[in-house]
Amino acid sequence: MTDDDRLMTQRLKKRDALLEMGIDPYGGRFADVQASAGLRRKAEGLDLQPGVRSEMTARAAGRIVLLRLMGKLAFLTIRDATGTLQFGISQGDIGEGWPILKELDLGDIIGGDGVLGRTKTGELTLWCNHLTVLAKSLQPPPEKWHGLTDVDLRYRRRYVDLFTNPQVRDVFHMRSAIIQAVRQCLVDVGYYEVETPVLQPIYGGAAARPFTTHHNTLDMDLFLRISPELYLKRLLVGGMERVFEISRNFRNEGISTKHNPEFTMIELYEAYADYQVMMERVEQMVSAAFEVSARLAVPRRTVAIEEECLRLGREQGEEAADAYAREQHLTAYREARDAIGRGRMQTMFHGKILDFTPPWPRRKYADLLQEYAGVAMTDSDTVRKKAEKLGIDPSGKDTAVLVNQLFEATVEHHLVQPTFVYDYPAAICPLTRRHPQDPSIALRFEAFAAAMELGNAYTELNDPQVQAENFRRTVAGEGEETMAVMDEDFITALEYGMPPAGGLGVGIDRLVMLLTDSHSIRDVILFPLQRPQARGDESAGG
RNA sequence: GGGGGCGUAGCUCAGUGGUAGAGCAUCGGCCUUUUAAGCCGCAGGUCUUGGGUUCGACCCCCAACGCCCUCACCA
Repeated sequence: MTDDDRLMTQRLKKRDALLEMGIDPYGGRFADVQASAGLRRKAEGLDLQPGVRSEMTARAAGRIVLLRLMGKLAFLTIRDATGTLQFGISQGDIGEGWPILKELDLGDIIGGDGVLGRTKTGELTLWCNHLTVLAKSLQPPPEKWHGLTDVDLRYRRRYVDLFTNPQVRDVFHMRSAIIQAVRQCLVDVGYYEVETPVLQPIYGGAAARPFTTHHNTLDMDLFLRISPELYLKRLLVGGMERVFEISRNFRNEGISTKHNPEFTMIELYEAYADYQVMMERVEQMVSAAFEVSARLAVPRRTVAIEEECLRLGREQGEEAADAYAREQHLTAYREARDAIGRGRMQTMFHGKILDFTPPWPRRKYADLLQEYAGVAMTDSDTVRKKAEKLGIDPSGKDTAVLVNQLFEATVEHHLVQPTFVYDYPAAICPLTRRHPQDPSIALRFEAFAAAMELGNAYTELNDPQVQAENFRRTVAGEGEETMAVMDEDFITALEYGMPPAGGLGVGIDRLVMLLTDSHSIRDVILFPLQRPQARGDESAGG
C-alpha cells in the first residue's frame, strides 16, 4: 500500500466513524453563514477584550487549515473566501459533539455555531457549541506552512493551489474585478457587448496558425477563432456602432511565459472613430482596471507585508525584517499606495515601477527605429545591413518584414513604461487604413508596457476593393502577416458599406499580469494548457 | 528546435560510489487558552523511467519522459 493509499484509508475510516455517529460527512445546506472578514469587522465594533467571550452568536464555515487538539480543548483555524477564523471548542461547551473532533482532519470543510470571543492572546475566536461536518476531505492537503510549490502540480491541481495559497486566489479575484471594470467602462460610453462565433469555417483577423476541428453532422472542418475581428466588423456594417467582445482566442503557436494557446482579448470597434480615439479607450480601460486592482491589492499586500515585518522584527531582529521588506518591495508598495493618493497610477512589476497615469507617451514607430536601431524605415539598404548585423537573415524577405524584425530586436525591450507606438509599415497591416499622405504607412498603433505588447489598434480599412487586394496579396504570401484565407463574405459585407471606425484589441491576460505583478501568463490563467499527466505504469518504459 | 536547471516519503526539502534523512502531515500516548501549539513513541521510499560503467549506482555516463527558465518561433 502506498503512503497515499494509507492516508486515504485512514480518512475513509474517519468518515465511517462519523456515519456511525449518525453524522452525514457531506452535510447539505448550511444557511446564513457569516464571512470571517465580516465577523472580524463586527468584533472590532464590540471592543472585545482578550480573554472575554461576548454574547454575540455567530455561524461560520470553511476549510480546516490548522488543527490543535489539546486533551479537552481544541483550536482549529478555518479558511473561507474572505480569510481565516479560529474556532475554539472545549469539551465542556460542546458536550456530546466532542467525539466529532477526533474524526476531523486538515482539509475538511466544517461549519461552527457559537459565540464570538477573544483568547488570552487576543485572537478572535468562535467558541463553538456545535460543529457541522460539511465535507470530509479524503486527500491530504499540502504542507501547511509552505503550501504547494511544485509549479506543475499547482497548475494541474489548481483547486489545491487556490485553497492553500491565498495570494493565488487574490490574483484571480483581481482578474475578475479587472474584467468587470473594463466591461463597465465600455458599457458606460455606449458599447454593446456581443458574442461572435468561436467555431469559424474561415479564420482570420490575425496572423496565427489555427486549431482545427470537425463538425460531424455537417461533415465539415472548422477552425477555432484566432480573432473575432472579421465578425465584429460585420456588426459595424449591420449598424451596431459600438461593439465589444471579451473573446477567447486560440492560436496554435508556441507556449511561453507570455503566450498560452488560448487567451483572452477584449476587442472593440467604434464607428466614426479612428486610432487616436482608440488610444484614449486604452487609457480609459487601463485606468478603470488599475483602480479596482489598486483598491484590492495595495492595502492588502502592504498590510500583509507590514505584519510579516513586525513578526520578523520581533522574532529574528530588525535586520531580518528589513531584508524581508526589501525582498517584498515593501517600500515600492508604499510608494505605489501613496501614488494613488496623489492621483498617480503606479504599480510594481518585476521590481520596477510602472506608471499608467494617462496620457501615455506617444511615439512614432519610425522615430523609435531611428533612435534605437539607427536606421530610417524607408532606407532599404541600411535596413538590410543592420538586420544582417543583428543576425537576422534578410534573404527573400520584404523590407517591411525586416523593419518589423529590427523593431522587435532593438526597440521593444526599451518600452518599459506604458507607451503607444504608432504609424506602422503598411505592408504588415493588411486590415488597416493607409495614411492619407503616405501610403507606405498604416494608421495602426500598439500599446506596450514592461516590454510586452498589451494592445493593438487600427483605423479600420473600410474600402472593400483595397481590402480584397490586401487579402489577395497576403494569400500569395507577400508581407509577413499572412491571413492565408480569403474571406469572400467579409468582402461582401464591406461592399454594403462599413462606417469608418477605430478598432482595438487589448490582451486581458497580459493586463492582469501587469496589475498583479505576475511574471508568467500561466499565473493569471486558472487552468493553463498542460500536457496530460502520464500516470503510473502507462508511462513506464521509454 | 538550441542552451541551462530540476525530478529523493502525501507535502516542503537535505544528502553520500557501500541498498537513504529532516520538518510538516499521518498513526498511538499525554495535555482546557493554542497561534506553523508542545512533549514522547511508531510507521511510511522501485531516490521519474530505461540502458551503461562498476564487485557495488539515488550519486558517474548515455537516452527517454515531465516540469521550470532562456533563446528562437509567435501580434
